[in-house]
Amino acid sequence: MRYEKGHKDATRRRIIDVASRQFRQQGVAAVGVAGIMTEAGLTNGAFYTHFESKEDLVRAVLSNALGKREATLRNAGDRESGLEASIRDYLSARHRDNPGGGCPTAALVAEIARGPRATRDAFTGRVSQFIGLIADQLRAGSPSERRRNAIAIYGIMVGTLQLARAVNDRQLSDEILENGVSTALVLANGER
Amino acid sequence: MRYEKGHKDATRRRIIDVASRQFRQQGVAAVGVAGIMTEAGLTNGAFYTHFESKEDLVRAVLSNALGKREATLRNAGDRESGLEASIRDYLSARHRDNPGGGCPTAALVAEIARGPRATRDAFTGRVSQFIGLIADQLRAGSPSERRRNAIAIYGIMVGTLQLARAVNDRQLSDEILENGVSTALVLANGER
DNA sequence: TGTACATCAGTGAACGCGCGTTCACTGATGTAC
DNA sequence: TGTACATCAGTGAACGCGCGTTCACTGATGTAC
Repeated sequence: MRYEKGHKDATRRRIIDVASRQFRQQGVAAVGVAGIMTEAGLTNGAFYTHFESKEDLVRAVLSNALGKREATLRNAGDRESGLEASIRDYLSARHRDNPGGGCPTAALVAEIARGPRATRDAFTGRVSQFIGLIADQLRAGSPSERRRNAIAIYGIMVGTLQLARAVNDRQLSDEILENGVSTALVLANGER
Repeated sequence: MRYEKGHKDATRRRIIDVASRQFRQQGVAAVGVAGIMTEAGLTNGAFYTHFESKEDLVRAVLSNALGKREATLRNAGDRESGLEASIRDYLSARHRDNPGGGCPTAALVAEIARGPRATRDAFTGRVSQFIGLIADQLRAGSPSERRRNAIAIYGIMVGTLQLARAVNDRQLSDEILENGVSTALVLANGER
């Protein structure tokens, strides 16, 4: 069978979407190519029409997912108090309970750190951009203070979200999120 | 062959030590039982004389490694400005470059979040203790402010260490660590 | 004191299984003549 | 307009491999008599 124009791209995007969710939910190492393809409605063999290897897919997924996050953050920056909304949304129960559709950094940072150079290179560029975007949205302080606070906010977001997800006690988990929000907002607004 | 008293305990401890390092370096999912046993100087089969399953080993490793971290933090609390030293040590280049001997939370938190109930239960208790220990070492603020800052400090430590590890640019990585330290110290000392 | 048996940490081969990857093949459509 | 061939996304079986786990067996030492 021959397919209409754009069919292959659509399939590729479908594979990336499925993998993106599965990777964030279960981790890259725990997800198999066969399972991704089945959920995408295809058989094993077609995978290699779209990607050179599983690691190639990992790079495509990361680039895609980090790009989306960046766009979201960039758009938020155009609105009044966009950063505050971003922080509240990031450290929300909804985000905590939906890792499959959430931040790829929080879900995969440890696996990225262990990954091959190409994957880490791509991630490094995005981290720089995130830090820059957060810093641009800060109100007070010298450029170096804003950058310092941007890095701390990013760290709080990733760290507390992960802790809130790992902890098996709803009350403690909620408390971690709430306190993460308060502190991040203090750093963001330059208040105390 | 029969072995001297304490031999089996020593073997068990050796397996835990080897696994502890391998898990933190490569992640639980990427490490196999056979590889652990080989490095411990044994063959596959002996594993099940010591543990019921791989997941049983994971729990033992976590409990052991988190216990050690807690003892370190507790001892630091007995010294003057112990928390400051703990933060500097945690967000140091040495810790970043030695995940195998470092904080199990930073290395495994995402895998713990995806793990079975028993594993998450054990982790949850430790997180509570860590937060309490940090809060006890803070100087300023009401109890609830100290707890809020303790959670934020824990989040910054775990989050920025992981970012510093994943990033493939030494300068950016160092900057993340340094800024993580500054901000954590501000939160710890109640200065601004 | 000598002998027979029990103990048990560890051996190493084997189990079924799913992994990432390869490849000969299919078949609907596009293109050439 | 009709026919022959090229294209190529997708199929599905198979590859070698390592996984977690099981199990019959080993053999040095302890214990019983």
